[in-house]
Amino acid sequence: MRISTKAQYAVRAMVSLSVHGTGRPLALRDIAAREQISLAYLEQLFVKLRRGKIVTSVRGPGGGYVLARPAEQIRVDEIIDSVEESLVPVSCMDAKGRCVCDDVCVSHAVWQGLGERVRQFLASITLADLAGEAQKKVSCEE
Amino acid sequence: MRISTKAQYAVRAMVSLSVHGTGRPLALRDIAAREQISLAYLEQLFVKLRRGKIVTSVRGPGGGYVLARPAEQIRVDEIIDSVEESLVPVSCMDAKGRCVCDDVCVSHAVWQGLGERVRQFLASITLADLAGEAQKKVSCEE
DNA sequence: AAATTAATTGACAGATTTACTCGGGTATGC
DNA sequence: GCATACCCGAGTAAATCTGTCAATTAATTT
Repeated sequence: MRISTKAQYAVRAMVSLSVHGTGRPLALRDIAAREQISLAYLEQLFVKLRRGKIVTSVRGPGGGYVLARPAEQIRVDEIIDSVEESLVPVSCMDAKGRCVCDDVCVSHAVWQGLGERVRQFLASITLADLAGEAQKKVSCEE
Repeated sequence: MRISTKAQYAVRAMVSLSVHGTGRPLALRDIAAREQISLAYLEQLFVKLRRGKIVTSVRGPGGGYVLARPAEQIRVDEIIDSVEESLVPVSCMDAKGRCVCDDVCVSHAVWQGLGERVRQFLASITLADLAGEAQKKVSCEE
Protein backbone atom coordinates (compact mmCIF):
# COMPACT_ATOMS: atom_id res chain seq x y z
CA MET A 1 0.00 0.00 0.00
CA ARG A 2 2.60 2.47 -1.08
CA ILE A 3 2.27 5.64 -3.06
CA SER A 4 4.93 5.54 -5.76
CA THR A 5 7.83 7.96 -5.56
CA LYS A 6 6.70 9.08 -8.98
CA ALA A 7 3.50 10.41 -7.47
CA GLN A 8 5.41 11.94 -4.58
CA TYR A 9 7.77 13.68 -6.97
CA ALA A 10 4.84 14.95 -8.99
CA VAL A 11 3.21 16.49 -5.95
CA ARG A 12 6.47 18.03 -4.76
CA ALA A 13 7.18 19.46 -8.19
CA MET A 14 3.70 20.91 -8.43
CA VAL A 15 4.04 22.56 -5.05
CA SER A 16 7.37 23.99 -6.12
CA LEU A 17 5.87 25.28 -9.33
CA SER A 18 2.99 26.77 -7.44
CA VAL A 19 5.18 28.55 -4.90
CA HIS A 20 8.00 29.79 -7.09
CA GLY A 21 6.27 30.24 -10.41
CA THR A 22 4.44 33.48 -9.83
CA GLY A 23 2.54 33.95 -13.03
CA ARG A 24 5.41 33.61 -15.45
CA PRO A 25 6.63 30.24 -16.72
CA LEU A 26 9.08 28.30 -14.58
CA ALA A 27 11.63 26.08 -16.33
CA LEU A 28 12.01 22.47 -15.29
CA ARG A 29 15.71 23.15 -14.81
CA ASP A 30 14.84 25.39 -11.86
CA ILE A 31 12.48 22.90 -10.28
CA ALA A 32 15.02 20.14 -10.78
CA ALA A 33 17.72 22.16 -9.05
CA ARG A 34 15.53 23.21 -6.17
CA GLU A 35 13.93 19.85 -5.52
CA GLN A 36 16.96 17.75 -6.38
CA ILE A 37 15.09 15.69 -8.92
CA SER A 38 16.77 14.67 -12.16
CA LEU A 39 15.77 16.92 -15.03
CA ALA A 40 15.20 13.99 -17.38
CA TYR A 41 12.80 12.39 -14.96
CA LEU A 42 10.89 15.60 -14.37
CA GLU A 43 10.43 15.97 -18.09
CA GLN A 44 8.70 12.63 -18.16
CA LEU A 45 6.41 13.62 -15.34
CA PHE A 46 5.47 16.97 -16.82
CA VAL A 47 4.48 15.45 -20.13
CA LYS A 48 1.84 13.56 -18.17
CA LEU A 49 0.86 16.54 -16.07
CA ARG A 50 0.34 18.52 -19.24
CA ARG A 51 -1.81 15.79 -20.76
CA GLY A 52 -3.74 15.74 -17.51
CA LYS A 53 -4.42 19.44 -18.12
CA ILE A 54 -3.09 20.71 -14.84
CA VAL A 55 -0.12 22.53 -16.31
CA THR A 56 0.46 24.27 -19.63
CA SER A 57 3.79 24.57 -21.36
CA VAL A 58 5.52 27.58 -22.87
CA ARG A 59 8.27 26.72 -25.29
CA GLY A 60 11.40 28.59 -26.21
CA PRO A 61 13.70 30.79 -24.15
CA GLY A 62 12.07 32.13 -21.02
CA GLY A 63 9.60 29.31 -21.34
CA GLY A 64 8.67 26.64 -18.89
CA TYR A 65 5.50 25.48 -17.21
CA VAL A 66 2.58 27.32 -15.68
CA LEU A 67 -0.36 26.04 -13.67
CA ALA A 68 -3.29 25.47 -15.99
CA ARG A 69 -5.68 26.72 -13.31
CA PRO A 70 -5.46 28.60 -10.01
CA ALA A 71 -3.90 26.44 -7.31
CA GLU A 72 -7.16 26.42 -5.40
CA GLN A 73 -8.72 24.44 -8.23
CA ILE A 74 -6.06 21.75 -8.51
CA ARG A 75 -6.67 18.79 -6.26
CA VAL A 76 -4.00 16.35 -5.15
CA ASP A 77 -5.88 13.36 -6.55
CA GLU A 78 -5.77 14.98 -9.99
CA ILE A 79 -2.00 15.23 -9.82
CA ILE A 80 -1.68 11.58 -8.93
CA ASP A 81 -4.17 10.54 -11.59
CA SER A 82 -2.15 12.44 -14.17
CA VAL A 83 1.07 10.56 -13.55
CA GLU A 84 -0.95 7.39 -13.94
CA GLU A 85 -0.92 5.93 -10.57
CA SER A 86 -4.22 4.23 -9.98
CA LEU A 87 -5.98 4.98 -6.73
CA VAL A 88 -8.01 1.83 -7.07
CA PRO A 89 -6.32 -0.60 -4.74
CA VAL A 90 -6.83 -3.85 -6.67
CA SER A 91 -6.34 -4.81 -10.27
CA CYS A 92 -9.52 -6.84 -10.75
CA MET A 93 -11.52 -3.65 -10.49
CA ASP A 94 -12.02 -0.85 -12.99
CA ALA A 95 -12.03 2.86 -12.20
CA LYS A 96 -15.69 2.78 -11.28
CA GLY A 97 -15.27 -0.05 -8.83
CA ARG A 98 -16.79 -2.68 -11.02
CA CYS A 99 -15.23 -6.10 -10.55
CA VAL A 100 -14.10 -7.93 -13.62
CA CYS A 101 -13.51 -11.26 -11.96
CA ASP A 102 -16.30 -13.76 -12.09
CA ASP A 103 -15.58 -15.63 -8.89
CA VAL A 104 -17.11 -14.70 -5.59
CA CYS A 105 -15.26 -11.64 -4.42
CA VAL A 106 -16.25 -11.43 -0.78
CA SER A 107 -13.74 -8.83 0.12
CA HIS A 108 -14.50 -6.81 -2.99
CA ALA A 109 -16.50 -4.31 -0.96
CA VAL A 110 -13.52 -3.75 1.30
CA TRP A 111 -11.20 -2.71 -1.48
CA GLN A 112 -13.87 -0.67 -3.15
CA GLY A 113 -14.60 1.19 0.05
CA LEU A 114 -10.92 1.70 0.63
CA GLY A 115 -10.44 3.15 -2.82
CA GLU A 116 -13.28 5.57 -2.24
CA ARG A 117 -11.85 6.77 1.04
CA VAL A 118 -8.44 7.31 -0.49
CA ARG A 119 -9.91 9.26 -3.37
CA GLN A 120 -12.11 11.29 -1.08
CA PHE A 121 -9.22 12.26 1.14
CA LEU A 122 -6.84 13.22 -1.65
CA ALA A 123 -9.60 15.17 -3.37
CA SER A 124 -10.13 17.23 -0.23
CA ILE A 125 -6.66 18.76 -0.48
CA THR A 126 -5.77 21.38 -3.06
CA LEU A 127 -2.43 22.54 -4.33
CA ALA A 128 -3.16 25.87 -2.67
CA ASP A 129 -3.33 24.16 0.72
CA LEU A 130 0.09 22.61 0.21
CA ALA A 131 1.59 25.76 -1.23
CA GLY A 132 0.37 27.66 1.81
CA GLU A 133 2.10 25.15 4.06
CA ALA A 134 5.28 25.42 2.05
CA GLN A 135 5.22 29.22 2.21
CA LYS A 136 4.95 29.07 5.98
CA LYS A 137 7.93 26.74 6.23
CA VAL A 138 10.08 28.88 4.02
CA SER A 139 9.30 32.08 5.92
CA CYS A 140 9.99 30.32 9.22
CA GLU A 141 13.47 29.45 8.06
CA GLU A 142 14.38 33.02 7.33
CA MET B 1 -1.46 2.71 -4.59
CA ARG B 2 -2.18 -0.94 -4.84
CA ILE B 3 -2.57 -3.39 -2.08
CA SER B 4 -0.59 -6.51 -2.88
CA THR B 5 -2.25 -9.71 -3.98
CA LYS B 6 -0.50 -11.23 -1.00
CA ALA B 7 -2.68 -9.17 1.29
CA GLN B 8 -5.73 -9.96 -0.81
CA TYR B 9 -4.99 -13.67 -0.61
CA ALA B 10 -4.51 -13.41 3.12
CA VAL B 11 -7.89 -11.79 3.59
CA ARG B 12 -9.59 -14.30 1.31
CA ALA B 13 -7.98 -17.22 3.09
CA MET B 14 -8.98 -15.86 6.47
CA VAL B 15 -12.57 -15.45 5.35
CA SER B 16 -12.53 -18.99 4.06
CA LEU B 17 -11.11 -20.27 7.32
CA SER B 18 -13.68 -18.33 9.24
CA VAL B 19 -16.60 -19.62 7.21
CA HIS B 20 -15.64 -23.26 6.74
CA GLY B 21 -13.58 -23.95 9.83
CA THR B 22 -16.26 -24.39 12.42
CA GLY B 23 -14.31 -24.91 15.60
CA ARG B 24 -12.10 -27.76 14.43
CA PRO B 25 -8.85 -27.18 12.56
CA LEU B 26 -9.03 -26.65 8.82
CA ALA B 27 -6.13 -27.88 6.71
CA LEU B 28 -4.46 -25.52 4.26
CA ARG B 29 -5.01 -28.14 1.60
CA ASP B 30 -8.74 -27.50 1.85
CA ILE B 31 -8.40 -23.73 1.70
CA ALA B 32 -6.00 -24.03 -1.22
CA ALA B 33 -8.46 -26.19 -3.14
CA ARG B 34 -11.43 -23.99 -2.39
CA GLU B 35 -9.75 -20.67 -3.08
CA GLN B 36 -7.53 -21.87 -5.91
CA ILE B 37 -4.36 -20.64 -4.23
CA SER B 38 -1.16 -22.68 -4.38
CA LEU B 39 -0.60 -24.66 -1.19
CA ALA B 40 3.06 -23.68 -0.92
CA TYR B 41 2.15 -20.03 -1.09
CA LEU B 42 -0.58 -20.35 1.49
CA GLU B 43 1.87 -22.00 3.86
CA GLN B 44 4.07 -18.96 3.61
CA LEU B 45 1.17 -16.67 4.40
CA PHE B 46 -0.05 -18.67 7.34
CA VAL B 47 3.34 -18.73 9.00
CA LYS B 48 3.03 -14.97 9.13
CA LEU B 49 -0.59 -15.02 10.22
CA ARG B 50 0.38 -17.33 13.05
CA ARG B 51 3.22 -15.05 14.11
CA GLY B 52 0.74 -12.19 13.98
CA LYS B 53 -1.36 -14.18 16.48
CA ILE B 54 -4.52 -14.23 14.50
CA VAL B 55 -4.49 -17.97 13.85
CA THR B 56 -3.14 -20.90 15.82
CA SER B 57 -1.88 -24.10 14.30
CA VAL B 58 -2.57 -27.72 15.13
CA ARG B 59 0.07 -30.10 13.86
CA GLY B 60 -0.21 -33.69 12.85
CA PRO B 61 -2.94 -35.58 11.06
CA GLY B 62 -6.33 -33.96 11.36
CA GLY B 63 -4.53 -30.73 12.10
CA GLY B 64 -4.73 -27.39 10.42
CA TYR B 65 -5.43 -23.83 11.45
CA VAL B 66 -7.98 -22.25 13.76
CA LEU B 67 -8.80 -18.61 14.38
CA ALA B 68 -6.88 -17.42 17.42
CA ARG B 69 -9.84 -15.30 18.49
CA PRO B 70 -13.52 -14.98 17.62
CA ALA B 71 -13.96 -13.49 14.16
CA GLU B 72 -15.57 -10.41 15.69
CA GLN B 73 -12.24 -9.55 17.27
CA ILE B 74 -10.08 -9.88 14.18
CA ARG B 75 -9.78 -6.69 12.17
CA VAL B 76 -8.82 -6.54 8.52
CA ASP B 77 -5.89 -4.23 9.20
CA GLU B 78 -4.42 -6.86 11.51
CA ILE B 79 -4.50 -9.43 8.75
CA ILE B 80 -2.69 -7.10 6.40
CA ASP B 81 -0.17 -6.11 9.04
CA SER B 82 0.58 -9.75 9.66
CA VAL B 83 1.57 -10.51 6.11
CA GLU B 84 3.88 -7.52 6.31
CA GLU B 85 2.36 -5.11 3.97
CA SER B 86 2.85 -1.65 5.32
CA LEU B 87 -0.15 0.63 5.43
CA VAL B 88 2.10 3.66 5.63
CA PRO B 89 2.06 5.03 2.11
CA VAL B 90 5.63 6.36 1.89
CA SER B 91 8.97 4.87 2.76
CA CYS B 92 10.50 7.94 4.40
CA MET B 93 8.08 7.57 7.26
CA ASP B 94 8.09 5.12 10.15
CA ALA B 95 5.03 3.33 11.53
CA LYS B 96 4.21 6.27 13.78
CA GLY B 97 4.27 8.78 10.97
CA ARG B 98 7.59 10.29 11.86
CA CYS B 99 9.57 11.43 8.87
CA VAL B 100 13.16 10.32 8.63
CA CYS B 101 14.14 12.65 5.83
CA ASP B 102 15.75 15.92 6.79
CA ASP B 103 14.63 18.00 3.84
CA VAL B 104 11.47 20.03 3.86
CA CYS B 105 8.65 17.57 3.41
CA VAL B 106 5.73 19.78 2.53
CA SER B 107 3.49 17.01 1.44
CA HIS B 108 4.42 14.90 4.44
CA ALA B 109 1.15 15.73 6.13
CA VAL B 110 -0.75 14.48 3.10
CA TRP B 111 0.77 11.03 3.21
CA GLN B 112 0.50 10.84 6.93
CA GLY B 113 -3.17 11.75 6.83
CA LEU B 114 -3.74 9.27 4.05
CA GLY B 115 -2.10 6.49 6.03
CA GLU B 116 -4.31 7.26 9.00
CA ARG B 117 -7.49 7.15 6.93
CA VAL B 118 -6.52 3.85 5.39
CA ARG B 119 -5.74 2.34 8.77
CA GLN B 120 -8.94 3.70 10.25
CA PHE B 121 -11.06 2.26 7.50
CA LEU B 122 -9.50 -1.18 7.51
CA ALA B 123 -9.67 -1.29 11.29
CA SER B 124 -13.40 -0.67 11.14
CA ILE B 125 -14.04 -3.98 9.40
CA THR B 126 -13.84 -7.31 11.17
CA LEU B 127 -13.48 -10.78 9.84
CA ALA B 128 -16.98 -11.46 11.13
CA ASP B 129 -18.36 -8.75 8.85
CA LEU B 130 -16.76 -10.37 5.82
CA ALA B 131 -17.70 -13.87 6.87
CA GLY B 132 -21.29 -12.75 7.20
CA GLU B 133 -21.21 -11.38 3.67
CA ALA B 134 -19.70 -14.61 2.40
CA GLN B 135 -22.36 -16.69 4.13
CA LYS B 136 -25.07 -14.65 2.46
CA LYS B 137 -23.54 -15.15 -0.97
CA VAL B 138 -23.17 -18.88 -0.53
CA SER B 139 -26.76 -19.32 0.61
CA CYS B 140 -28.00 -17.22 -2.31
CA GLU B 141 -26.34 -19.58 -4.73
CA GLU B 142 -28.11 -22.63 -3.35
C1' DA C 1 18.90 33.57 -40.65
C1' DA C 2 21.47 31.51 -36.92
C1' DA C 3 21.99 30.37 -32.34
C1' DT C 4 20.02 29.30 -28.12
C1' DT C 5 16.78 27.83 -24.95
C1' DA C 6 13.58 24.65 -23.48
C1' DA C 7 9.81 21.54 -24.11
C1' DT C 8 8.68 16.75 -26.51
C1' DT C 9 9.10 11.97 -27.24
C1' DG C 10 10.33 7.13 -27.44
C1' DA C 11 13.39 3.69 -26.39
C1' DC C 12 15.91 1.48 -23.13
C1' DA C 13 18.44 -0.23 -18.94
C1' DG C 14 19.25 -1.16 -14.15
C1' DA C 15 17.29 -2.00 -9.59
C1' DT C 16 13.82 -3.48 -6.78
C1' DT C 17 9.70 -5.88 -5.57
C1' DT C 18 6.36 -9.38 -6.11
C1' DA C 19 4.64 -13.69 -6.41
C1' DC C 20 5.55 -17.50 -6.32
C1' DT C 21 8.23 -22.66 -6.15
C1' DC C 22 11.26 -26.11 -4.09
C1' DG C 23 13.32 -29.02 -0.92
C1' DG C 24 13.81 -30.39 3.02
C1' DG C 25 12.55 -30.40 8.07
C1' DT C 26 9.40 -31.35 12.56
C1' DA C 27 5.50 -32.55 15.40
C1' DT C 28 1.41 -35.60 16.00
C1' DG C 29 -1.98 -39.21 15.76
C1' DC C 30 -3.06 -43.77 14.37
C1' DG D 1 6.69 -46.16 12.04
C1' DC D 2 4.22 -44.02 8.66
C1' DA D 3 1.10 -40.80 6.84
C1' DT D 4 -0.48 -36.22 7.60
C1' DA D 5 0.06 -31.52 7.92
C1' DC D 6 2.49 -27.67 9.70
C1' DC D 7 7.31 -25.30 9.45
C1' DC D 8 10.93 -22.62 7.21
C1' DG D 9 14.65 -20.78 4.49
C1' DA D 10 16.48 -20.22 0.00
C1' DG D 11 15.92 -19.36 -4.70
C1' DT D 12 13.82 -17.58 -9.10
C1' DA D 13 11.19 -15.64 -12.94
C1' DA D 14 8.42 -11.95 -14.11
C1' DA D 15 6.77 -7.54 -13.52
C1' DT D 16 7.13 -2.97 -12.13
C1' DC D 17 9.51 1.09 -10.92
C1' DT D 18 12.88 4.52 -11.45
C1' DG D 19 15.59 6.88 -14.06
C1' DT D 20 18.79 7.88 -18.36
C1' DC D 21 19.81 9.02 -23.23
C1' DA D 22 19.43 10.63 -27.69
C1' DA D 23 17.16 12.97 -31.01
C1' DT D 24 13.43 16.38 -32.33
C1' DT D 25 10.51 20.38 -32.47
C1' DA D 26 9.31 24.99 -31.44
C1' DA D 27 9.88 29.69 -30.01
C1' DT D 28 12.80 33.53 -28.94
C1' DT D 29 16.81 36.49 -29.13
C1' DT D 30 20.58 38.42 -31.59
